[in-house]
Order: sequence, then C-alpha cells, then structure tokens
Amino acid sequence: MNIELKHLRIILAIHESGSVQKATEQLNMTQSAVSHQLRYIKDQLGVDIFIPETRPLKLSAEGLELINAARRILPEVEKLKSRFIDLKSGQTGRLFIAIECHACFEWLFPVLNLLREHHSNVDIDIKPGLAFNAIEALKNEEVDLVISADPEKLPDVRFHELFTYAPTFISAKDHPLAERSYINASDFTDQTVITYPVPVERLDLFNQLLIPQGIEPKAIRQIELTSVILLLVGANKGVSVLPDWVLQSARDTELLAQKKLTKSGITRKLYAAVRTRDSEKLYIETFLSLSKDVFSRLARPR
Amino acid sequence: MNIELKHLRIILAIHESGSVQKATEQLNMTQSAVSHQLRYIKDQLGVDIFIPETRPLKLSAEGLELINAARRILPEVEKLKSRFIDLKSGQTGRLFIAIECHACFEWLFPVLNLLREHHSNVDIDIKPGLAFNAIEALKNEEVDLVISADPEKLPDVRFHELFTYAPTFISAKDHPLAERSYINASDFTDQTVITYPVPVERLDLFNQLLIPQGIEPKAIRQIELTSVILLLVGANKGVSVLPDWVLQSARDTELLAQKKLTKSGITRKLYAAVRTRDSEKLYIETFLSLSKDVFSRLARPR
DNA sequence: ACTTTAGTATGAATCTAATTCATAATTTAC
DNA sequence: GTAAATTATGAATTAGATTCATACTAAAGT
Repeated sequence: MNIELKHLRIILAIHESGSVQKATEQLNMTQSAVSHQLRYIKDQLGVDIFIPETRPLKLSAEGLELINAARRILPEVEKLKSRFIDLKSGQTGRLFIAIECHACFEWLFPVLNLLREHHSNVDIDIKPGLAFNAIEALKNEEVDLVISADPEKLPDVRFHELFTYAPTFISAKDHPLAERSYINASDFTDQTVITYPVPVERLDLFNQLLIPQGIEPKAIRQIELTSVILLLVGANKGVSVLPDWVLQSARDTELLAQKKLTKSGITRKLYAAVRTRDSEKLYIETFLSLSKDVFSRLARPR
Repeated sequence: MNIELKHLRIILAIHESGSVQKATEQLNMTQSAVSHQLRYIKDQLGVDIFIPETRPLKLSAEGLELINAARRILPEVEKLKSRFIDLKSGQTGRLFIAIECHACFEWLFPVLNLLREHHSNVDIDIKPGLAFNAIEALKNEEVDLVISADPEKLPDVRFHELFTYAPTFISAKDHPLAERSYINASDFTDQTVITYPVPVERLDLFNQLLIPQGIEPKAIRQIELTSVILLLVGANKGVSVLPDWVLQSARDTELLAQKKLTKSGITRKLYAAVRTRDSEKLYIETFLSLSKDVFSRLARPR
C-alpha cells in the first residue's frame, strides 16, 4: 500500500470543494488527472473514499477517516516547510560561536545580547573548548561561526573582516621598559609575561613575535580576567601584551605604560569565519554589523 | 517546495543506517537512486541535510529538524495504513443497522451484544427512523446493514437470507375466531387489530394480506411493546398478527389462540442486506452467523 | 605519503508513473 | 426527456524516477 502526501492533498481538496471538478483549480491539475489519481488511491487503500455515483460527492465512513488523518498530517508538513523557509533565510536557526581570541569575550557578550534582541528565534551560544581547531569544528557544523585572526583560503568557508587592532605592550609606569618608545622581541628574555590561560601559540605576542624569533620569556603567568592582568602589571608583577581596544576600554590604566611592539608596530585583523552557504543568512549579517558597531564604541578611548 | 513522504523515508533510512549505501537495502533502491533523491530533497529544501564530504554521514542542524519531523509524521501515516488494512478486512469498522421489521428488536439486541464481545473495535448501533427507505440509506452509507423481508435485485447490495418465519394470527381463547383452523383476510373487517406503531404498509398482515385484497379492519390500535400486545389480546381487547418465533419465545401465551393466516399459511423470509463491497468483512460474517444462532435458540418453543 | 577500499556523486539511457487529450458515460436540473 | 454539468476511461504524451556505468572523494591500510 502506497500513500503519499499528494494523495492526501487530492482527497482533501475534493472533499472540501465538494467535487473533482472544483478541486482541479486548487490542485492545478486537469479533471482527468484528479480522476485517475482518485482511482489510484482507491485501489491502494482497497476501499471507496467517496460513495460511488453520488453528487455532490459524499465521503464514505472510511473516507472520513482518511480526511481526519489528512487534517492531522498535512499541517505538520506545512509547518515543516515553513520552518525550512525560515531556516534558509536566517529568520531562525542556530549560531554557535568558537573564539580563538580570548580577549574577544569583552566585545562578544554585548554583541550576543543585542543579537538575541533582534533574533529571538535563533539559538545563540559560545562553544568554548574546541578553539584549538575551530575551523574544523566549523566544517563539521559543531559551530557556525569562528572568531579568528588567521584567515585561510577555503572553498566552503568565508572570512568576513571585522576590524583591525594592535597587540600592545603594557608595563607599570616605573618599569624599566616604560622608558622605551617601542618594544622588541629580545626585550622579553628577562621578563615575566602575564597571559590568558591558553596555549602560547594562540597569543599574538608569541605567534607574531617571540616564536618566529626563537625567544622565550623568563616566565609566563596565566590569568583569566583582563582586569586582574591589568592590576598585576600595574603592581609590577610582570608585563603583558593586550589588544589596544582592551586597553582603551578598560578603567584603571593610569598606572600603566603602553608601547607598540617593534618599531613599525604590529597590527592584526579579526575575522568572523562562516560556512559559505550560511553567509547570506539574516542573523549572520546582523552579527557582523553589530560586531562592528560594538567594537567601534568599545575602542573609543574613555 | 515539494516534500513527499517518500523523501522523509529516504532521509530517515540514510540517517538511521548511517550511510546511503546501507540505506539502499531497506529502501529497495540502488545507491544511485538514493543519491539522486537525496540531491533532489536538498534542492527542494534549499539546505544541506547531511554535512557534505563527511563519512559517516552526519546530520546538519537543519537535517536534525527534518529527522524529528519525519519521526513525528511517518508513524501517523503507518497508523493510517494499518487502520485501512483493518477497515478493509473488517477487523474494525462501523455497523449501523436499519430494521424494517419492528419485532426484530427481540433477537437483534442479543445478537448485537454478542457481536460487541467478538468485535470490540466495531462501532455498532441501530439507526431507527429511516426504516421507510432503508435500502436507500444503505446505498448512501447512512447505514451498513438493513434487516428486510423484501429482497431486491440490486447490483451494489446483497441480501443474505437469515431465516423463515410465519406471520401468525392470535386472539384470546374465548374469541369467536379462536374456533377456526385458519384465518382469512375477510375475517378482519369487524376486528380491532393491535399492531406495532409503524406505517401499516410495513406490517406483514397488511402488505401480504389486507392491502392486496382491499380489506380494512374495524380499528387499529398501536402498541410499542410485544408483551403488552400479548396482554391486550389475551384480555380480548383486539386481535393481532405476530411472527411465530415471537409467540414461541414469549411467556404468558396460555390465554392465546394461534392460527395460521389463509388455508396454506403465509411464510416470509428475513434478509440482511449489505453493500456488496462490505460482504466479506469479518464483522458482517459474524453478524450473519450470530443471527442464525440466536434465532434458532429463540424459536425453540419453551 | 601512497595505495587500496568503500562510499558517494553524476550524466545518459531507460523505465515507470503521472498527466493530458479526446471522448464516453453518468448524473442532475430544468 | 433533453440539456448541462460532472465524472470515468483509453491512448498518447510527458515528466519523473531509477538504473547503469563511471568518476569522484574520503577513510584505512601499508
């Protein structure tokens, strides 16, 4: 026995319009096609749906059951369809974010709060822990967006530029290096460096400066909270490197000296990586524009 | 956007088996056909169901929704199918009965009670009121079985013989007609006849004897209950004609004289009329055999 | 890293099922 | 009873699904 949704739609249309003839309009079929299908359905089910030789067509007892089933099943399918229309356009969906840049929590939280206001139907979350190979997780659909500073040329992934920042050296104002106009890699050899608790390869200071030049600092001390890092650096417990916008938006920076790294300064760019096929989804576009907004407000020195 | 149950089944089979290859078995399709269909579904929905280029195939976020929907919808359809298998075979269904013969309540109630025990899934009821054109109601599917004494040759209706009975004259033992060996139509001209409260054309006495001979009784008194009719006849308030089996199964017949109608006696047959296409349904067959059983027990003189 | 193996995708040909057209058969309305 | 409307049906056509052959891709083994 073969029943398809098409058949339920045909039976329902015939019943609700009262005749095969009238049903042809809403079904966009000829009278003949509807009639052929009606016979096919009857043969499949093995019972008459409509009482033969009556006009207007009247449902048989069995036909009534079929109609009831159709009225349960078809709306479910319609719901499914419109759900997919929404999913495709980005009216609704899932936005799981992986961040490779630890400081980014600072601007990401406000962005996500705003995004939730715009798109209450989108399931938004930050997925920590898989930051070490976030782009793989993106391809696997474990996450839907990755904040990264290392764009790659990939066919299925698109990197959207968010903004430019400068990893900036900080020390206490009475620290010896506070006299310099800029800081070199070699200056770190006898310093205690305070960093976020992530593998050093993922820190700008290391992957842009120290690792390429084969230099290791005297000691590394890992601290979770940005404000605590600032406090420790101010108390001369070590030096650190943080994005310029973190320093511009933070309070309590009076005790700190800020210096560029290398004579020319290091600048980096942050990207939001998404699967190409998700690129035009509404909530992705909203995320991108909100990110730029929030960042430009954050980066304005107070 | 066109989604059919077939598509849901394919997606579900792929997901549950873990690969297109394995799904081919339970779907009875070649790998190529499944692959073509998978692409069609993807194009229809506009999103990837499975994450491309992963093996074993992994659902995308959207694909998960599709699976969930399929798991809601497909069992509904399966339920519908098995319901129709049952309906067709007569495991379940509707049995609405019209009776043209008023006395038949006497044996019909016990039959229906037994039938309910055998077929708890069948909706059984007696539809009174439409007895005047019961065969029409049968064709219209207002009822599913008609108890009738007047078989017709109809293409869509089959008359199953139930049993033979004799409409039998009764009077009080001290009534003048109680001396006769049989009763003729003309004997009713000066009698009060006690009948069931139905149109006279539907009474054996009238349609078999009085109407053909153009004879009218002195008076007609209509009484609902068989036992009350017997009481009144015993008290010499009138005479009556009832089926022989009613008299055989009733108590309190000592005061009554029973006489055949006409010298040769009148016999009639009762039939159960059903739509031809319902004939082989299980509960119809059970009804027929139960009817004969119950009748033969009823008709045995106590 | 290369080769093998298993699984997946795809184009063209084939086959199946659905639809149309033309027309017959029914039913309803007047 | 006749006309109008509706439904049914056979044959031809069309659209859609499936197969076959083969290319491609990813994972496993060497």
